[in-house]
Order: sequence, then structure tokens, then C-alpha cells
Amino acid sequence: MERKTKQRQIIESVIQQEGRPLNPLEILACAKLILPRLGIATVYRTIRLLESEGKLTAVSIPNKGVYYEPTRNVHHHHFHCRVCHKIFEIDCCTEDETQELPGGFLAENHEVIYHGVCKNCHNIKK
Amino acid sequence: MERKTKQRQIIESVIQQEGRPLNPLEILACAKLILPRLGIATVYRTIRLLESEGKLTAVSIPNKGVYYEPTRNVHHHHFHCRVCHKIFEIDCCTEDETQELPGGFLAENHEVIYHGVCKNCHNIKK
DNA sequence: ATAGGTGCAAACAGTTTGCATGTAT
DNA sequence: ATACATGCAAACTGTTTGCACCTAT
Repeated sequence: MERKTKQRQIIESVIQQEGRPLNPLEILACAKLILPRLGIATVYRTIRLLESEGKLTAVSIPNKGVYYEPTRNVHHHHFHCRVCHKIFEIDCCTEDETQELPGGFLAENHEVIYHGVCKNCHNIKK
Repeated sequence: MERKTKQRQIIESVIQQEGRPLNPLEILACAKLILPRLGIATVYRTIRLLESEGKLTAVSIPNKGVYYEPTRNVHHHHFHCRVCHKIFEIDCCTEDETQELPGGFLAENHEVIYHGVCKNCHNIKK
């Protein structure tokens, strides 16, 4: 049977609280503020656990590694700001979940990653 | 000045000849058929060179690593077959290159990756 | 009491780098 | 001749695993 440990509770709440996808090191850093002896292996193990429970979803960002966000059941995309390098969730773009593509490919799902500049960084530059 | 070596010519032609994006180990394996002593470091160095020359484009596939394809100037997407795990290029889906997204994000470019079953694998299963 | 979890260190996979040797110019 | 490229091994980064110790049940 599965246990409810301090580390699991804290890791889960860190991911839930933050408003954007976090990578394992970011998760570790936040959680360490509360549990200084926390190890990275526990973060990875807990990520896998939460993922298999469906509570967490991985978001892979080219050249940036894997980020994790609380699972949302609405289809959405991600935005990677090339200035601050944060990852944001984007609500948008109604697209069919399952669709046939040219060449007879049957797409069951897809990922879209936008790269650009977020509002914040765009204002700073002006 | 830059040199035209056997390894560079072979690596480039391997990527040009294959009809789909290849990862560094696939490139090494193909090129080794012709140049058995070729090392993986040379493959990586040549990839970087070709990329910086604009001849090669990287395609990052979640959970699968990075693949490389000859640069094409038409906007296109990729398809990852969950059965054979090959990566294919997909011509499709006219979408604006630069667009403002909800939330004030300015997208300069984006990547779309479809996951599903390719025609081939789909026929085999039937 | 004990099954399951943790932290640490070692192992791994993918990629990069240092260096002595090889080669295109 | 020499600047640049290669192959090999070592280093590095991100992730996983083995194991002795710890803890929720």
C-alpha cells in the first residue's frame, strides 16, 4: 500500500501551487525550502508516481528538458519565452484530437510548442 | 578555413538520403557502413556544423531525443509513430508564423508533434 | 513489526571536450 | 607545413538504481 509522506505531500503541493510547469531541479529547489534534506532521486521517483496516478503531466521542451504541470483535462499548448525561459500554459486553438493527416497518418494526439516573447519580457524591452 | 573531409561528406549524404529525420546513433550506424572507424563525437561535431550552416534542422521528440533532417524552408510538422517509433515529416496545416496568442504572448515560431499510428503500422495491425 | 520510502552514491545514457595523431589544403 | 579534423577516452548533465537506514501504517 502507498504511503503519504512529507516529501510526497510537499512535492505535490509545490507543483500544484506554482502557476507554470516546473522542471525537476525547480521542484527540488522549492521543496528544499521546506525539507532541506530532500534528494533529487525522491523528486524523480515522486514525479513518476504522480504521473502514473495521472495527477501530473510531462511537457517536453526542445533544448530545455522536461517540465511537469498538474494534469488539466482541457487541451492546451505551451509557450516557451526565449527571454526569461519560463514555460507557460496557453489556452487556445481548438483542434480535433484525432485526425487523419496527409499521407495516411492517424494522429491520436499532438503537441504544440510556441517560442517567442511573453508579455512581461516584451514590455521590459520597450 | 573549413575542410571537406570524408566523414563530413558521408554524414551529410546519409542525412540527405534518408527520407526521415535521424538521430545521432542512426546517423552513426548508417555512416559506419562506409566508414567503420567513424566515432560518435565526429557525428555530433558534424551535426553542429551542418546545423550552424543551416543545412540541418533539429527536431526534438518528447521521450525520444533529438532527430535531424535536411533543412526545408516550408513550414511543416512531424509525426511520431507509436508503433514503429519512426519520425516522419508532415506537410500540412497552414498556420501563421508570427501570431499573438491569448495572454499577450507573441509567438515567433512553434513546433507541432503528432503522435499516433502511421499508415504502414496501421495496415499491419488490421 | 514490517512493507514501503528516503537519501546517498554509484550507474547510466546522451552529449561535449581535451588531447595526441592524422589529413586536406 | 600547418591549421584544422578525427578518434578515443574522460568529463558532464540529466535521470535511474542499489542499498542501508528510516518511518507510516
